[in-house]
Amino acid sequence: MIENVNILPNTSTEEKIKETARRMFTKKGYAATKTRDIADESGINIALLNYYFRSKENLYELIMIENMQLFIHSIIEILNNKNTTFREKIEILISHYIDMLIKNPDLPMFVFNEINANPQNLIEKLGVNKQILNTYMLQQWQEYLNENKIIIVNPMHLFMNTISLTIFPFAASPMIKNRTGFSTEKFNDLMQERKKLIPEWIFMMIKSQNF
Amino acid sequence: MIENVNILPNTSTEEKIKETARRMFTKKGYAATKTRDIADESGINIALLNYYFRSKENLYELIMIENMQLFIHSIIEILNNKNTTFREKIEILISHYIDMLIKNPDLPMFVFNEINANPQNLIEKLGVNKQILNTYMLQQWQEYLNENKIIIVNPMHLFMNTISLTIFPFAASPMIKNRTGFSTEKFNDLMQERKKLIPEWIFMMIKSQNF
DNA sequence: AATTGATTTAAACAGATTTTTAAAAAATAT
DNA sequence: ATATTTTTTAAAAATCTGTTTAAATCAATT
Repeated sequence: MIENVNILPNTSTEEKIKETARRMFTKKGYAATKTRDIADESGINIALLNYYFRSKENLYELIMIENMQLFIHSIIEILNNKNTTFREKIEILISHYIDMLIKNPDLPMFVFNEINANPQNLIEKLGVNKQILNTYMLQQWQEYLNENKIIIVNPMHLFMNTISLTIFPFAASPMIKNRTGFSTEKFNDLMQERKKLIPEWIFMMIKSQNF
Repeated sequence: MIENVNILPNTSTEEKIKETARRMFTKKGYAATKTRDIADESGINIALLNYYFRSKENLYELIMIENMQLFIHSIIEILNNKNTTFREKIEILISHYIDMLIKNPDLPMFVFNEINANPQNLIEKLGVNKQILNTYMLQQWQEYLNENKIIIVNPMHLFMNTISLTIFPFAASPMIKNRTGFSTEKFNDLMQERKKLIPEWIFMMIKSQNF
């Protein structure tokens, strides 16, 4: 009986707790989320949280790792795809992130809070750190620069700009919505528009060579 | 005697507690900051926190409001200055924010966490909400568009881009430092460079009319 | 129907955390 | 110097929070 409990994803108590915990931890962080609140929101007895997950910390780590993996999921494959150009990769990456963030708008704040709290501890344990440095995309980047006779003094700005333009609006969405009165739908439409716009802006920057 | 307690800023017990609280609340948030830790770090008895500030929540609200005001401080004056052009205002705003964020690098995460937690509650109480909509800068913006025959379909993107490019790198700084090995000094140099770069990028975007 | 094991519950526990109290110490005023 | 007020302290009280316990319920198996 114990064997097949986790074979199919069910709407079991265990799953209910985990989903509520994911929502609350992601939204409010570890310290502000109380085990009693998770239990209340899932409609289960407090003891069941410890019965299924042993401890609050255990449950949090589970969610945390899943959130982190969601955040960096499938980047490596995109970066190493031999069938897409440099520009296409940028476009695909941005589009991929915008889709993911529309589905998980609280993820940016969670991830950056977590990185802030754990300077490098767990980021390195996720094992993506050094993989990124040797991707096919980096090769294409060099080729792109050579072909177009572009000299970039500090590519760090480009990297920052890309993630800033893509991710930051989601972190700031409560402020933006509050200031403009936009609904979530209208905000998401705006983000959809950015799939096209951000790559155009980024390549404008590259060509301007302002670094 | 009660009267002049707050007249001159002293290194009194009250001030010590407040400064430690500011640092810890800003870095770790309300729930993760324990009154004992504040007391220990300030080298004072725990009871003194309640003696001077009545409660943890009270103390937090004090810090929170000051942080929020720091974040939006002097914007209005910049926006309404009749002696600067539209472009100069953008440059001054960005330069102002970068200077402020180099001094207070934890502010972005604090502010956005707070806005996330309190959807609109206190943001409106700060009283800056509607002032911004009727600034001299907005007039200049319209004139700028007319003079240069520019039609911007969605100026929201421009607003988002400006704050994204300026503020986001600070929120992401632990990640950036971890991934690049940059020291705080090197990171700050990068931010200083952006004072010139961001306005150039923004005006490139405006002129491209890609909206 | 009885047995077994898994799940759930209410209650209590233990430790952490915030707040209060009452007395001592220090500073200030008379 | 004495009295008064302010500040500080140690201890306790009150509350909150994560975890455990032991019994009850449920589901499946024999």
